[in-house]
Amino acid sequence: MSPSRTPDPARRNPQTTAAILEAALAMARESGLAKVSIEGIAARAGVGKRTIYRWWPSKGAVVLDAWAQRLEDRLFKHLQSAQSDDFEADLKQMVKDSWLGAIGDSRPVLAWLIGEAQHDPNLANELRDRLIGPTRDRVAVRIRRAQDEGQVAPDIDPYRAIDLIYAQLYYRLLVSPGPHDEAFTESVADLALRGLRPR
Amino acid sequence: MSPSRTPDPARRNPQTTAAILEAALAMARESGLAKVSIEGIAARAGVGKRTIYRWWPSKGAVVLDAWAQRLEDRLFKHLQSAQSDDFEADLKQMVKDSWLGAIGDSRPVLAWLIGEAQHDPNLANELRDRLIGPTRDRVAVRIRRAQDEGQVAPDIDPYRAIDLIYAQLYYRLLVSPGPHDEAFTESVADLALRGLRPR
Amino acid sequence: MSPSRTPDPARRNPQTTAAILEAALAMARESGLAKVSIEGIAARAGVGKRTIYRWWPSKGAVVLDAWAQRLEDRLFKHLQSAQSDDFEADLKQMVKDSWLGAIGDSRPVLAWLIGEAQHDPNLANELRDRLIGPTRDRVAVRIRRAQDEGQVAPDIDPYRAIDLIYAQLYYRLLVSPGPHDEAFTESVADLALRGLRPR
Amino acid sequence: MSPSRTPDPARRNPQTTAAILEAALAMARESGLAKVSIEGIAARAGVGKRTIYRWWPSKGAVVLDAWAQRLEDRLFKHLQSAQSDDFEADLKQMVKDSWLGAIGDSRPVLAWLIGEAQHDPNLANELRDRLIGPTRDRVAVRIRRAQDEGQVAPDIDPYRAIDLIYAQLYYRLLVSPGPHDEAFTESVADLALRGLRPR
DNA sequence: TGTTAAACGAGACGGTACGTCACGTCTTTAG
DNA sequence: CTAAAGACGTGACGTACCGTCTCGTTTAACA
Repeated sequence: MSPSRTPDPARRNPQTTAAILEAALAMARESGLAKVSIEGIAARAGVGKRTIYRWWPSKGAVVLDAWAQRLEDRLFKHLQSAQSDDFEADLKQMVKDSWLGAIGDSRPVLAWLIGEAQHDPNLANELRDRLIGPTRDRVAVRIRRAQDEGQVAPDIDPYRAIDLIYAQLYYRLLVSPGPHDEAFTESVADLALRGLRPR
Repeated sequence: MSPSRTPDPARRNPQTTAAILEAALAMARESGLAKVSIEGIAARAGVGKRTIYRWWPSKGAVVLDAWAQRLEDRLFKHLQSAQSDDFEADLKQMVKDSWLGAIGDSRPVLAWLIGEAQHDPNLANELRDRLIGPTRDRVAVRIRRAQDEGQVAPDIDPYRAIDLIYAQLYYRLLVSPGPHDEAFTESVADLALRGLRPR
Repeated sequence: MSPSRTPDPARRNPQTTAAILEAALAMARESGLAKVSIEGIAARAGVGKRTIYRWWPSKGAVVLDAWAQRLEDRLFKHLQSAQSDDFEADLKQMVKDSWLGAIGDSRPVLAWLIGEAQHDPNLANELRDRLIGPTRDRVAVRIRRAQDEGQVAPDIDPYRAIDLIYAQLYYRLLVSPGPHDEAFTESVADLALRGLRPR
Repeated sequence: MSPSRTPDPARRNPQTTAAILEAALAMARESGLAKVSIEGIAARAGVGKRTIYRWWPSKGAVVLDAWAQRLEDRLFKHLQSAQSDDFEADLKQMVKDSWLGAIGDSRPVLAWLIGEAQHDPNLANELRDRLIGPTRDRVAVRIRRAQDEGQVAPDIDPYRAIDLIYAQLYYRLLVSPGPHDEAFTESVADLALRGLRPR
């Protein structure tokens, strides 16, 4: 009977971890995400492949981990800082800050991760748990306040409202390309707000 | 100077083509899309790999070709059959017929293709040219009529209106999962219409 | 019943034939013999592959044909011109003229052809019929005369005598490398003559 | 700077090595040498192709390795066992034992390897280093002794004497076919000895 | 504080699929 | 009917990574 199959996080070498994440991000930036491979990361980080497989289930997970680590703080800070009494202004700021600010130039990373997630359910879950879900939850809080304050129709499910907003961003990212600039984020919020306001 | 490196479509063997497309679809259905490989398709179709590479640039292109061929007619017929005077009814029918009807059970194929397209710009273009673009164009025609008839606000770009509608579907498919049923397509149209109607 | 399986040599296009042979030789010289391919020859000669297969059984046969055509006259003329009364002088001249003169710089072609012949019995036969055999026969004539004139021991099979001589050349070409110069051909003849002279 | 691209022989798996060599020999025997392929060997040995490429540069090298391993001991033992005082007897025994005994039925393997070596300089070197050279060196020792004892003319380079002998064997193998039997090896030695004896 | 179990680097290994090459057969088109 | 052009089925090539599996060698927890 093997005493333990799962590795012991307490003994994990933080330098190794950092080297792996850094290598993953660097290679993604330099060679394009399609060329990221576990072998490449291991070689670049000066690390055995085994060590990567010990802590991550797939290369997508490594990239997600590396990318999310850099992103999370900024992303969630932005989302929480929009706390004025003007929902329209707050919404526009949240969309702009998260999509153009926090994510910004690394939209291709997000696109690639979602692409990978289409054939990797684990990665899909991880992605939702770490980024998509928390983002939605934070925005939902603000929407519910707006409903309380009468700025959004009370009969709308806040998460459906978020669908309406964020879907436009992801759709442009993944399906039907177009510029991702301030005019676009404004338009996204405007169009959504037309439908969300109480009649 | 070589006179021509590109193969001559006139000499293409239609039986071979059909066998390849059929094999690609069958394998996608049976083994799951992640297991589709050029080698597998070639073996199953009784065809040389070279023959596949001669006519398609990637396995995604083969699957797209196979799938689109079966889909196109039904999809576009559905979109054009919604021609009543009630825009809301037409919209709901178009969404339902295309998303639940024509695409239906093969939504995973679409998700996988879009996933692939995130690291294959060629495939992304092909996908837009064959499916996404034509669909949008057809819906745009109906929206413009609705604007003429006063059922949709005239200051809205029809393509942004389409974004608003279809984005919700793709978002649920690719990013934030949930059921794809009639209640959902109804809700998609309802929510979009709230914002599209003239004030 | 097919009226004829073998093509009719009378209808053979001499220009096409010449172009093929020339292309084969040119490619052998330029890219090295290992890179000669039927496809390459066809492309370079501006000829369909079918046409090559119609007239030659293998690429080795094409190269042999091309090379032998250029070689034959010179080779056999040299061998017949040694007709003095001094067998030693004649032998040395025959060896020198054939091995260094006629074959000369194209020894690698010969080596490659014999290499091919090790896995292509057809080519082996062709090679013997066109080059090896005729050469041996011509030298045998001169040896028999030397036996009649008492310059070679009468109990030696002329063809074994030829083995003794030519084997040294081919051995150095194929098995145990060394310079192919006049000193070598002299030494080959000297060493052989030691054993051939009457005791 | 990559510290080392060459694999570490210490980590080589001897079972795998043995399986590969055995498979190579077995396939050569069963299907004929022309049909030996790296893919075939890998499949038969239950081994990844990469593993073969890691340790051998070409299929010729694998076959040579497999064949030489089985051959070496017998071959060199035979050559060293001829140590009587009668050079003629020793020579005849060495030729017979090595050519008919040790090599024996696997002469086609040797022919094929030399054929391959004509377009593979690496293989040519390996072949010389492992088989041809050592054989020549061992025979040279005996010839030098014969010169000391006055049985061979002292002015003859021992290696040229070996040329004279072995060339006849290889010539018949590679160029001008004929039986390989005891009568032939006797004749080879006799003919060579005629020229080697002191006058 | 020395023992010992683990994490670690290195990379060999059995595999799968890649994309390319050349083979030899075949079909189509032009003269 | 020959020949050019080249599509086709076939099969091997050599490469890239995959994920698993030893190997020593640190290294840190605990005995």
